[in-house]
Amino acid sequence: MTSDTPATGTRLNLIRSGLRLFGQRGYEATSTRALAEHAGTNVASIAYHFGGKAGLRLACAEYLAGQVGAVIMAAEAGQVPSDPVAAMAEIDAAIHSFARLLLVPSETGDFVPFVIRELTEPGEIAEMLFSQFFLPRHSRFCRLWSVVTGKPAEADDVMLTVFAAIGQVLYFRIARPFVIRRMGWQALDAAEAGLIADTIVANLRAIAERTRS
Amino acid sequence: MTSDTPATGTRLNLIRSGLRLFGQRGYEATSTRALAEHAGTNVASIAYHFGGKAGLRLACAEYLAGQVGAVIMAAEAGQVPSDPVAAMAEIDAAIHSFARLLLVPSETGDFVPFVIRELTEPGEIAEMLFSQFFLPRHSRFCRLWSVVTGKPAEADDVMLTVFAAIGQVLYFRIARPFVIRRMGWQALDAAEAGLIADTIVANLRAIAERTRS
DNA sequence: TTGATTCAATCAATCGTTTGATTGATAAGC
DNA sequence: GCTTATCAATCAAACGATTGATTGAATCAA
Repeated sequence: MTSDTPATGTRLNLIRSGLRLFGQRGYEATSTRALAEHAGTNVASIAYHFGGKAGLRLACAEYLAGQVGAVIMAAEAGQVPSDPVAAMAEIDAAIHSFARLLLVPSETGDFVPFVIRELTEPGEIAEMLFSQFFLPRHSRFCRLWSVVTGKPAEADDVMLTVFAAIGQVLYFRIARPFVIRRMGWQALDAAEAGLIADTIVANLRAIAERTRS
Repeated sequence: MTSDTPATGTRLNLIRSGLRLFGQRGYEATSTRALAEHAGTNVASIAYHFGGKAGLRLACAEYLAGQVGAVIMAAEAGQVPSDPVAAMAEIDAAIHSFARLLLVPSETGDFVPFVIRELTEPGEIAEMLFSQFFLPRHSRFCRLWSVVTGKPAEADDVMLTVFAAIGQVLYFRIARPFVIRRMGWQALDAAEAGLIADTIVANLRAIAERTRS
């Protein structure tokens, strides 16, 4: 079975175990035996299907890209609206769905911890994730923000502001346990994620209004 | 030599090696032999001085806290200004110095990668770093932002906005290589860090003005 | 029978840790 | 003044355990 055939059976189990365990413990701290046991198979299956531990790591990233990619592409397929209100509405919706995706547990299985870990250390996989997911969104956000503010999409402060806006959500994910405690929340579910997204969007609207005037 | 005596000689070399190697490769991926070789000593020294690899990790965090702590405390010793302009000026300066600290290499030795790694995975050390460094800053920022906007410092959207503001800088650190490429920069030095801080501060000012009015 | 897949068993290598000897400096005994 | 005892510190060497990878037989469906 080559790497582009759909993952089924043992192969799929190993990928799912990889996403979970690599995400929870980190790549180095996860042993092939732990992976095999979690997947309910033998250690040798990892070498058989993926060539080794590193191959499984890459397969996890490819699987993730395949699963998430379609959804993202669909959401961003349309033309960038030329109406500032519509553009801001798309930003609003995107921030909210992004916040739910990152902040609410079990909304997306085990994807997020795996992605966070890979993003925080440079490597082949971080490269792929960024160029495939983050940069396209960044590009579209810049064009949306350009419509909202009237500034050119390639302006430095536009690109940096969009970076910052995306980054805020990612940061709330990293600081999750501390945000929960500081805010006095019991958990961080859809309601709290919505509150965070509301704040970010409200601030973005304030920046936009101030920029336009 | 107990854990509260100042680190000198081999002990200090090991801590510095720990900060660098743990930060570069991660805790799990760093072997005791690599640590000893980098410190120019024997593997047994780790167990002798710190009880083991985990002890060295903790000693690195304590050393870091001791070094950075004094500087931070000094910078935040004064009363929170009651004048909105002065409060905003302190936020401005803090964002700029925080951005330089995190984004410009060799500004603080090997502290930052170590901290980033520890923060992104829950544990005893992340707990200490957050409660000792991030929460105090967050608390002061909330009071400053309260003065600037006129809102109570304990309001949800104040605390969340401050979280987001601090988080933006941290995010630029994580996304550093990709920001550099996307922005078409050759490097990320003091000038670029200043540009990033300028954008963040400008947006904060916009939010503040819009909130006040 | 054939080819794909999984298995228990084993490989050499590396892991963190421990051991016992050795070093050099300091202080006491005579 | 010379020896001896004591101490923290460092060393090479080895410990058992675990690592990722490999082997060859067993299993299963076609």
